[in-house]
Amino acid sequence: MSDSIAAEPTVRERNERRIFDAAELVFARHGYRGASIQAIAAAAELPKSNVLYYVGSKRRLYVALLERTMARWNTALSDISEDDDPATVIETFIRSKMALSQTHPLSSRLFANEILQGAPFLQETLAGSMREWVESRAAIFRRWAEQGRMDPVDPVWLIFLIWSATQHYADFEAQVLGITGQAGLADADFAAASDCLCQVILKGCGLTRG
Amino acid sequence: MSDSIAAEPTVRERNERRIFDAAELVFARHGYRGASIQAIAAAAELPKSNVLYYVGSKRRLYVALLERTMARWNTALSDISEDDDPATVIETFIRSKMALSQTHPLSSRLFANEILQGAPFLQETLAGSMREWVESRAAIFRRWAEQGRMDPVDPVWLIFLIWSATQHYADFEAQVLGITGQAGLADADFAAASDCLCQVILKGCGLTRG
DNA sequence: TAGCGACTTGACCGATCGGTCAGTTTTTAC
DNA sequence: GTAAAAACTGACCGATCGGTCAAGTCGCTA
Repeated sequence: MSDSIAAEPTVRERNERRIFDAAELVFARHGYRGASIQAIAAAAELPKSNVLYYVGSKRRLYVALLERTMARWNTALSDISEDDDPATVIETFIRSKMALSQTHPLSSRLFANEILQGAPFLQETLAGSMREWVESRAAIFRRWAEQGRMDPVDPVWLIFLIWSATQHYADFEAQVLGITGQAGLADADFAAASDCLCQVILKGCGLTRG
Repeated sequence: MSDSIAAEPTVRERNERRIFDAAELVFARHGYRGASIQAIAAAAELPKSNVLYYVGSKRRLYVALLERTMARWNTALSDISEDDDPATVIETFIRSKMALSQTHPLSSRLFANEILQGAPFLQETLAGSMREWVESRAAIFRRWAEQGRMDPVDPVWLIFLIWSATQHYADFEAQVLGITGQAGLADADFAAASDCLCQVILKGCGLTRG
């Protein structure tokens, strides 16, 4: 580890990553209270004491995980401008959110669990940066509607519609699998679901592709 | 209790109801593992031993609650026929599902928690009666599309879209409140959200209100 | 009044919870 | 080579977990 200017991961980085991934698995399934450090340690294949040595406490681990999730989502969601094409923006929004459900389902379920508990750790985030994010998008949607470039659809509820419909395939995967009789969701399933969502929502907003 | 042909609730009925309602509150928030009998007993204002006297075990209480929820949903969802008007059927579907989110949000969150955990107790229900319910609806939707009475939209994913969008206002209430800056969702909010959903989804399926 | 069944509850059980700590091993720096 | 720093872990702590049990209380009928 001499040439560690910016090279291979250190011991700490490697173990923290293992713990984070294991914790995301357990927290996403059982929620904050239902998850135990022992279960996380078992999933990470480390002694419980070692987990606590790295993360300090259950609370700190949970908060760090939430922050990692919010950071991931922030970087994945592109910015938009009033000059953009509404259909392109909304389609990109749907497809990138659906891609997050496919690539990071555990993050989505972790977030869902936090909200179900009443968002005890994310309340200020919701009322702060997340609210600003929604408001800035909503303002643009509203202007598009005023200019006749799309139907007058309440922009906030439209965003909720897109959020819920795309997160459904991560959060309610067990339900989707049980009802469709599949063992897992393939790339083709996500692509078809995305196509269907784009078809209905774009047309429902008075938009046509391209 | 002499004239108990069908009269006032017995002691058992009264206490079981208190326990069920308290348990739904705790399970909906913290999930199966995260909920404790002690917390349920506190919410029901009964000693822990008394709760266990009535319900037997945590597992039995949880299963009974899930069954109560599924029964409620079954009775609330109306049946449909191929001869019905597509727009009316889908609008009724959206509005009745949204009404459930408004009147029974805890049931919705309880179900959401169960699915997030991988549906350990509801797997056979999902692959059984729920799958049949979806398939029968989907078949009618498909025939409507073949007859040109609505756009060819994948019916299963359309049902998922309606489910997720309506349940969002129960399951993610904390997020909705944080972003809209409100303290609670009023009747007007549910009405406006329902209108918005009907507007987008009906038009998105090539339907106009009759 | 005696007895019976339904109801109530505090005390208690072993297991597990989140977390601490002392002590050891391993790695790093000089 | 040696000492300091980092990594690691088993033993242990008080609290809480789901659940049991015996000793009640209470209203009813015989």
